[in-house]
This record gives sequence, C-alpha cells and structure tokens, in this order.
Amino acid sequence: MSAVTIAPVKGMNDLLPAEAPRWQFLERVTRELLHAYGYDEMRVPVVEHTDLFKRAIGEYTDVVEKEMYSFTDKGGEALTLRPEATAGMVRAVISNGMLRGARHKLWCVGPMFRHEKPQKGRFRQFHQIDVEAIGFAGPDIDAELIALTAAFWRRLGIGRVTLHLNSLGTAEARRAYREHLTGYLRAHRGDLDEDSLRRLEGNPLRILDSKNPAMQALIAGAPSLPEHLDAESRAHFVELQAMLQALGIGFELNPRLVRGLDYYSRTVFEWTTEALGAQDAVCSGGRYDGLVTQLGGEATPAIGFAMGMERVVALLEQGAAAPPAVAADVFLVAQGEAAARAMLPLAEALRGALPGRRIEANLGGGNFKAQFRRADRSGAPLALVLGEDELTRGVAQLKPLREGAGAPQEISLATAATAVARWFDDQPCGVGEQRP
RNA sequence: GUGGACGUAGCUCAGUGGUAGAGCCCCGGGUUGUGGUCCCGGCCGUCGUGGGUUCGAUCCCCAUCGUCCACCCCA
Repeated sequence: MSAVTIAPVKGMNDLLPAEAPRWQFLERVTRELLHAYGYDEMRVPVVEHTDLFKRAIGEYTDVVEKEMYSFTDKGGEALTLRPEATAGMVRAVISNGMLRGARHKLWCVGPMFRHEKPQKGRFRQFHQIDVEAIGFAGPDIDAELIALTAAFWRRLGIGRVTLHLNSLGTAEARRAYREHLTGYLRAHRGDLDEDSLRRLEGNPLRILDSKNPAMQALIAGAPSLPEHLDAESRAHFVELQAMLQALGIGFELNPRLVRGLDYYSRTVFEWTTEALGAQDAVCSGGRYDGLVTQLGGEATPAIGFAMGMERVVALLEQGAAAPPAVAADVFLVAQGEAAARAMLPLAEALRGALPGRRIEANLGGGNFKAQFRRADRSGAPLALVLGEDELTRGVAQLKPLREGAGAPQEISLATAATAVARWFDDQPCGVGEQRP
C-alpha cells in the first residue's frame, strides 16, 4: 500500500552530494574573489512585492509578462518570487537608507525563479551570483567589474568564453534611437516575422537580437545603435574600451547586444560559451543608471552583473578539474556490545581533538566484514578497531587501510588522538590532507 | 506557449504479441575477530499512467503525464 510518490516540481532540481563539491568550489572562489575586489555580501529576501519587478525590469519584458511566480498571500498582498536579484538589491539599498552619498560594492548569491519551459541550462529555480556597484559613474568601475568577471574564469579554470560588449546610451538617447528604429521597422513591416511584429511596439530593440536568419538582412540595414549614442555615452564607451585593452581583456563589440531587462543603460556586456547548447549566456550585466530613481531613490549611477551558477557548474564539469570525492579520515569499527558503546565517546574525543578531520563511527552494528566494507567505502585511509579483548586492556588497533600506508599498530585509548594525529603527520602528502 | 525525441529494477541499458532480463549497486556466505580482488547465493519491477485493438500487450493504436532537446527567452 505504497502512497503515490510526490514528484519534484518541474524545473526545480535537487543538488545531490556528488555534485556539491563543485558548487562549494564555485562558492569559495566567489567569496574570495569578491572579497579581493572590495565587495561585501548582502542577503535580500526571495519574495518581494510584485510591483518592484514590474517597475525595475519593465512591464513589457518577457520575464515580467509571462515568467514570474506571482501570488497573493494571506494578507492579500501581491508578491513574487524574485526572477532576478538586482531589483531586490537596489530596493534594499534604498529601504535601508544606504544611499546618502555613499558608494557600495555588494554581492549576493541565491535562487531565482522563472516559470519557463526547462531545457539544457534553463531551470525554473536557478541560482545566480549577483554583483552590484552602486554610486559609481564609471567607466573605471565598468572596467574593473568586467575584469572581475574575467578573473572568475581564470580562477575557475574556464576557457572558451567570449565577452560581448555594447553601449545602449542614456535613456534619452535610447528613446530617440528607438524612434528611428521603429520608423525603419514600420516601413519594412511586411518583412517582419511574427515575434518581431509582437515586439515592434513593446520592445523594438529586441528585434535586433533575433536569431531568425530571415531577419538578418533587415537587421543589417536598420539604423545602428552605436551611431545614435549621445556624446557622453560615446566617450564613456570609448574610455571603457581603452581600459579593457590596458587590462588585456579581449572583447567583441556587438552592436546588437540588447538586454532583455529594461533597466540597462550605457554599458552592457555578456559572456557566452559554445559549450552549453542554446543557453549560451553564462554571465551578463550592465549599467543601470536610471534604476535607483525609478525605484524612488535619489539619482545614483550603478552597474552590476549576474552569473548563472548552474551554467558555470556545467562548464566546470566539462573541464578537467574534477574535485576529489569527499572521504572520511578515520573510520571506527567495533566488535561486541561493550566496544560499540565505547566507540561513540572515542569518536567524540577524536573529533574534539582533531578539528577538521572527518571521523566516522560504524553505526548500525554488523559483523567485521560488513564494518570493514563500510570503512573501505568511506574512503578513510585509517581504521580504528575496537575489539573486546583490546578494550579490557585499554588499547585499540590503528589499522591503515591503503596500500603502503604501514602496518597495524596497537595504541592506547587514552592517547588515541595524538596517535592518530601522528599517523597522519607521518604520511606522505596527499594522504588525508586537510582541505582549507 | 510551439515543436521533436524518449519513458523497462536504485543506476546504465537489453528484450519479445503469450505478463521480463544483464551489468553495476545493495545484502549474505566462502573458519569463531579484519575491508578493497575473486567465487557462490540473495533482494529488487503494478515494463510512466489511463483507455483501445487482440483470445492475450511491456511490445500495436490513442490520450495523458513526465524527462530531455530545440524554438522562444535568458543566467
């Protein structure tokens, strides 16, 4: 009479122990790198008022129009599971009165939610590393921020990513350009495909991004964004490129790079890879000088980016650097009731005396064969055998489990911790090496 | 939301119009207290679900759900 099993929610994945080390590696690199660049961690809620996202991301974007997990809570409030992090981060900076002339370099990691149809590299719950520099007009911060993303790839050992760069200009310049573009597109309305027709009024810049080959000729003939940049944005963009060159960071100018989120202005960038199929954007971001005001704060320039952790982890999997499997350091085995009872306190003592070492006690009984099998599978290089006879004499057997790791020796229970510590000290490096 | 492929043991997969198998995993044994190799044995499935065709379906047909991939969108 087994009950019907409950399936996981579509597009939401379990992270199993086997995959955890890669995530931990990515998280560790993230912490260290952002620390090194002067960024501080901040944590914001996963749920926000729906209006926040409508105002920040734009009502007519796909994300807001059809991908948000929105609901009304018991108090009747319209809430949404965050589809991205920037809106919440900016909201938090405003809510907490952090603006007043101060500048902030902030980061945050966590789950985001978008109701999309899952496929390779795309999930309904996914995770982003989100980095925001608020109160900096650039272009120096733009360059530093992009250098930071490049450092990520270096530290993670990820190659085969390319940087695409563009400038959208100020909101005003963009508006003017948009007029030009819609004019041009309206004149060629007959050549537009279905998607493009839909975008024509709502978000015409996105048409430039179309992958439809039939649209390419039309797009090629369209008024180009770079030519309509305002003078200041152009200077900003030119300077940014010079700085990137000085940093030795290669990039491709991509005049058709338009972000799907409305809040971007001036610098936009995106790192793509060819290794992940259709979902090729691995990190993207840009400047959002107007967003703070849009959300009710005093005018403050800002720039940020988001990195898709699932996609980065997938890239990590393809690389050579497989993290070592997690292994125990010591496995305790006991024969007989009295020994089994003495084992737990001994394990506690060892854990207390040897912080950082993984000490596993055999749980659930079993004969020696079974217990040693477990010891072997735990990956421990060392077993500590508590037998009935030894127990009465106050000793235990220290038994190396791996080839060439020495012979078993008898040790006193009273000084077990020092004996274990010494055993590890005597090993050639690699055996039971402690991770930082 | 649209399209395509695929759903058989925990995992990877064979297979047949007469209600199923392999390998791995797991458990036990190979001298009373010593693992990893080897040998022997054992456990495991409503063949995704519902309906139809048929004397009979895991196999054929339809629907449905799920997974994956692509479009779209984006990290």
